[in-house]
Amino acid sequence: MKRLSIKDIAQQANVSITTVSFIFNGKAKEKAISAAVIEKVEKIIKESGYKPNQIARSLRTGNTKIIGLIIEDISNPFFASIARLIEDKAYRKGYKIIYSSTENDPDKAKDLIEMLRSRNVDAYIIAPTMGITDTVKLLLNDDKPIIFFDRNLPDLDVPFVGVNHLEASAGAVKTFLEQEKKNIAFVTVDLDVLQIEERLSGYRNALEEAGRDYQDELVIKVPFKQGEPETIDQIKTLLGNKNIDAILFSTNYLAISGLKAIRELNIRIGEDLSIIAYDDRDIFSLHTPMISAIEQPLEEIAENVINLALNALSGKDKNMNEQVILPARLIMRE
Amino acid sequence: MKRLSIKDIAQQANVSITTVSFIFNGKAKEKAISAAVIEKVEKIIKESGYKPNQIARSLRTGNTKIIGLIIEDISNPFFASIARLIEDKAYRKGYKIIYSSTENDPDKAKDLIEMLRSRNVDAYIIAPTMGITDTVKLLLNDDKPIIFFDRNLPDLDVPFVGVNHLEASAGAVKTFLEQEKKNIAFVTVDLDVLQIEERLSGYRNALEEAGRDYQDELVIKVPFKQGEPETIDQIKTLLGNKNIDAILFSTNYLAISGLKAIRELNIRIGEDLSIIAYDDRDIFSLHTPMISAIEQPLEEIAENVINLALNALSGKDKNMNEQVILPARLIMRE
DNA sequence: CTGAAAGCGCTTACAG
DNA sequence: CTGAAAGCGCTTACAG
Repeated sequence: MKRLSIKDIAQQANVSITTVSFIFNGKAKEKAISAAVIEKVEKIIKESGYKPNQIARSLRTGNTKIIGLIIEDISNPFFASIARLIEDKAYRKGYKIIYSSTENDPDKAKDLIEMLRSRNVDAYIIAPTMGITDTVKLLLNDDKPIIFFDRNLPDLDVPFVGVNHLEASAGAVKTFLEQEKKNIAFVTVDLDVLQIEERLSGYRNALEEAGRDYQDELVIKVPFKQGEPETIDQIKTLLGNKNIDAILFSTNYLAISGLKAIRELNIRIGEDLSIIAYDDRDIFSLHTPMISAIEQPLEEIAENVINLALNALSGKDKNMNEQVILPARLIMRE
Repeated sequence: MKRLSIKDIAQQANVSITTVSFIFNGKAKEKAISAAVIEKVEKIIKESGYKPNQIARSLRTGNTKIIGLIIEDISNPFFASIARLIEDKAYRKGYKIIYSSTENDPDKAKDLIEMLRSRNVDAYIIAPTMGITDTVKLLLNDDKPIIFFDRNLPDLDVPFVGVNHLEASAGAVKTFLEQEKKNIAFVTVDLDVLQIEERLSGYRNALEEAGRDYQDELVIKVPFKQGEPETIDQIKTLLGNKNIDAILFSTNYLAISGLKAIRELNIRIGEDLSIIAYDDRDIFSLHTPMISAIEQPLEEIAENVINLALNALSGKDKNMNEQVILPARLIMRE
């Protein structure tokens, strides 16, 4: 069945499509349409259930009331939670979200940006991967708001919302040092993204500040694309090599793989080994014993991101370049 | 900066926009465009980075290469995993996903459907809430593919992919009965959706088959909108009332709240109490002791959903009304 | 107070 | 082998 168009409504009401458009868009008063006509047309609109074709409207007006959201992986709870919060806040302002996962593949990321661009989204919210700097530079020419979050691209002047990972990760290591841990390991992922590098730098800085040597054997960088069994094996090898008595995990899924490795090796957390995970999750507070964690302020991140986007969209903040760096929180559970 | 349009390319190449369109869309051969022109135009397209405006294209062709996905809540790992798998498979076929969460609010669901409709999505994948039957009926008039998953609306002839919850939940109860459990509780949510009701029916059936009475005091229905602390309290009250020695949880987040309640009450799982959770998650296998779970086949669900959608889109399967019911798997960890 | 017409950027049937 | 023109469904400046 054919969908109703503005022409159908105009015909039924015996008025022009101009009049229908004015009435539908609440400009009837402003355009001084007579009360009788307004009533007649509104009745027909209501009874017929007419909804304007947004595609046509977008083509004409140039905007879509859609915000594009590009993240690493929607099945990662960190991103899923943020996505949900952003969606929620956007929805209340009449914006919809198109999201897509890049899987840290720059080609897919470029592809997605192009897709969003060709669909005329009004704004972009991106957790950028490395290697898309040029694509984003071109995108900036469109004069549509772009907000980065979680990770940043250093060469670009784009508003950014992130977390102070340097401090968070150094704080975790300091806690280990206070507990007089001897061999503090760091398990991270081999991604060249800023926020992951900062977590490593924080680890390193805290050790060096305490006069400890940074030891390569205590740090592993797990390949991003690797399956979980391989990761577990890698962590088991790490734990076998040295007398490790503390581990900081740089992501939540690495911590989970770590817990599986530890369980397989029958190591007792708390006695033989202390661990701190990145990104708090139920799993850590329900674990026996409970696992300490660095919690990123999801709600605040989402709030800041969407506010920056909406402000830019409403034109309040055209030439902004805000860098919002939020503190993480270390939750000790020992 | 203005985006390049087909007109710009045509001007630069000194040809008509028709020619550019044919070449861009790979119809050059078919339309017998000369090799020289093809080369010239392709060069300009490449150098300029021209991408057609999909909004205009959609208005003209009527399709968008976008599939709308409506779920309950993207931050629920069950939906996030499915969404990711669907996105992945759709992407490979050139389709994008617009997703939105209904929070089980029929009004929001209707709103979202209307939004997707007015944006001309090519197909709808919906985990329906109750109360949207009429909206979906209207939607069926558009002759665009609609696929339901996870839950179904009984009055509608719509292809559906789901899990046999009746059997899964009865199987869990039977396992408890074999373990000679005396008071088997069931913790569920107060949603009027089919798959939740089936979980309750499965519980009830298995008990009755074994000649046991169904006892109201052993079943709680937690309000969907309720905060977690209240849910934990409710479960604590349940556990205080009766000599409950087994609990089946009808969703993963209820099981997590349950674990928190159990922990607060210092009840020992395994000795005093056995539990089975719905939807397997890392948290259950890493818990001490490990928690048994009913695992839904996420990959298969996503696979079936996207295949139904793509088949319908490619016109292979116009008048289909397939009901795919997949078995869940009980993973015992005791 | 209301409408005819241009135009958003494409695709495609038709003409030559 | 190539192009002029219609039309997708809207919005809006302009005319009356």
